[in-house]
Amino acid sequence: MPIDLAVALDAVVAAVSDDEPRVLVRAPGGELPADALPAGSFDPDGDRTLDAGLRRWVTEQAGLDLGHLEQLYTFGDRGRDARRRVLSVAYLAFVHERAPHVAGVRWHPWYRYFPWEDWRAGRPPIVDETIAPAVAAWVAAAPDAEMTRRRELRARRAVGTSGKAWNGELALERYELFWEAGLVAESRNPGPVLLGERMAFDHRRIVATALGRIRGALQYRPLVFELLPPDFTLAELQATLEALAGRRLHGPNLRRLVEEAALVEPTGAVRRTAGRPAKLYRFRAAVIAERPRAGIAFR
Amino acid sequence: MPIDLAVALDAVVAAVSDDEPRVLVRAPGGELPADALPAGSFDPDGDRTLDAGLRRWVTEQAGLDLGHLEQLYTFGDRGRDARRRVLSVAYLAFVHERAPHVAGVRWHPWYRYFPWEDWRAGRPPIVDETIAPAVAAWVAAAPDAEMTRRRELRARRAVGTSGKAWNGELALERYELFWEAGLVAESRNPGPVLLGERMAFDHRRIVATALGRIRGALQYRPLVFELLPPDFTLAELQATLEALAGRRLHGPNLRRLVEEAALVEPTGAVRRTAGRPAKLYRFRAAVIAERPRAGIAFR
DNA sequence: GAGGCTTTTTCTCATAGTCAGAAAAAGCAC
DNA sequence: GTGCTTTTTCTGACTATGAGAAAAAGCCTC
Repeated sequence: MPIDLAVALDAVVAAVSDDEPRVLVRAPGGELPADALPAGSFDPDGDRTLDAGLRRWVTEQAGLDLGHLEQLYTFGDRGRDARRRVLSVAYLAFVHERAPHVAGVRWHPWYRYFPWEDWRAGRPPIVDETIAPAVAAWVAAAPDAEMTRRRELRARRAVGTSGKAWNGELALERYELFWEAGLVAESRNPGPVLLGERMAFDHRRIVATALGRIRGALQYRPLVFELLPPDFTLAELQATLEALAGRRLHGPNLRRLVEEAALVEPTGAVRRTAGRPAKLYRFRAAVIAERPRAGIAFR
Repeated sequence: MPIDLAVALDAVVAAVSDDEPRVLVRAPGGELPADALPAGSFDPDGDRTLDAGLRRWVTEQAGLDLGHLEQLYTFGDRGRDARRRVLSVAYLAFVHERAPHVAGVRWHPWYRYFPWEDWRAGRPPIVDETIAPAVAAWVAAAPDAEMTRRRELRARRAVGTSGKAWNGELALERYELFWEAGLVAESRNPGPVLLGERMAFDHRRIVATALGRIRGALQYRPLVFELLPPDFTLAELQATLEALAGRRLHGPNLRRLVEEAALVEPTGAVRRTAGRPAKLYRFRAAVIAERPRAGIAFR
């Protein structure tokens, strides 16, 4: 029974370089749409699994062999693609280091898409200057009392109307709220105030899903190590975690956490720095078998 | 571009009654395959979203209106269905109370499918009597040293070769290991020892995915309350959590946890029991807005 | 209505884990 | 050697967790 429906595989490929998380996007100029994720259609005859199909497309479009890969979500709402009904199975992949540049794709810092998600230098000005009033206006514009109440609850949860209650894992909820409020270029009826850089289709929503998922998963799975080189210093580990979490962590406590959890082991070598030389560590892969919840439960 | 691929929507609908978690499955006798999840194909013309399509099918096949619904995973491996290539987007749904019986479906206790997952009455005998030797044989049967090492690690993680290291959230890893080891009827080459009741297609794998997901999510999301009636005693809450987690919890500590987290509030009423009457509580929905991680982090 | 039974509820306490800051250590540059 | 930078170790207050004991509040029987 042939059906008029396309099944696509979309890839969010993440890396951290220069303390900046980056995502692989297609560059302008090619035949395929720019500011879009690497993607292609699922081939039911050729691809034995969904994973395999995705790897094939990423290799083809970005010349990259992916390491760790996990399914993110399947998107199927009507209106995702103006041309026809598309079901997209999105995957999240990590690559160890910044891969060499390949024509047609580029590594784009993902906080360009989500400037409100990076709190490493303190509360981003955009939150108070732009987001807070715009969200308040959206709440106020609710058609009835029930809707006002629902919008208020969502706003409080997503952007923490009350002070410091900002939770990094809610990246998707925030993006979806902004989308509904007409605060992003991809909105159905975008307003005059537009936050962050836009992407093609609903790909920014997919990346927001990935961001929230990563931040949650860091707590209980050793994901960071997929993004670090085999040998690293604890300061590098900290910087990478901070880049992903979008906020500062306390070095001494992080050190205690990873050492007591036996997530890493010293290689014996050191690396020179501008100050005291740093010991090099490697990930202890055995923890995956030892303890099912082997993450870095920073708070 | 029509493609020769079916897109199905599969529902894992869960409820807890008589302290037993149950899943909705199709009964024998109808036109559709028995021991299968409620499912149907996605209609790209009619269904505005994937959720909507799934709700439509569940209403049609089980006469149920679903409450809370979340996407579980998308399955697409070749060989899932002998007839043709099927992509299944699986959803997880909870219903408040055991709904009335409807022809064509039944509520089946899910530990019939996974007898090794219920540790409420202590370590299930099947673990030591059947699973341990069978898994050891599977490890020993590895073709080379590298494979032996990998199987050992997986076995240690999934079924805890060393004593008490059994983790409820790894239900999927366990089922997949058993599948590969030929220990379930659905295996490609099933052996003489078969664990639990079988289901149609790969639906037992889907339910195992749901079980693992639920157990993980309980820790940081207020999911249990979707399965409880609006008013409940803390003993009922405990029994429901125990049914899902598959193990006993410590009552006084659980009480402290939910009260200090302000997850519940007393209704003022009490219910008589065989002993001291129990206060009735209701879920405080406001916590969802207040605290992004509002689960019951029992350990 | 006293005593015993059952179940809920409160209390206690030792132990472990977390948060934040101070201070020490180890190199480099001058 | 002195000052600077960065890593690393240490400290102490505070909070959370795990496990058990004990109290409370009803019912039932006699």
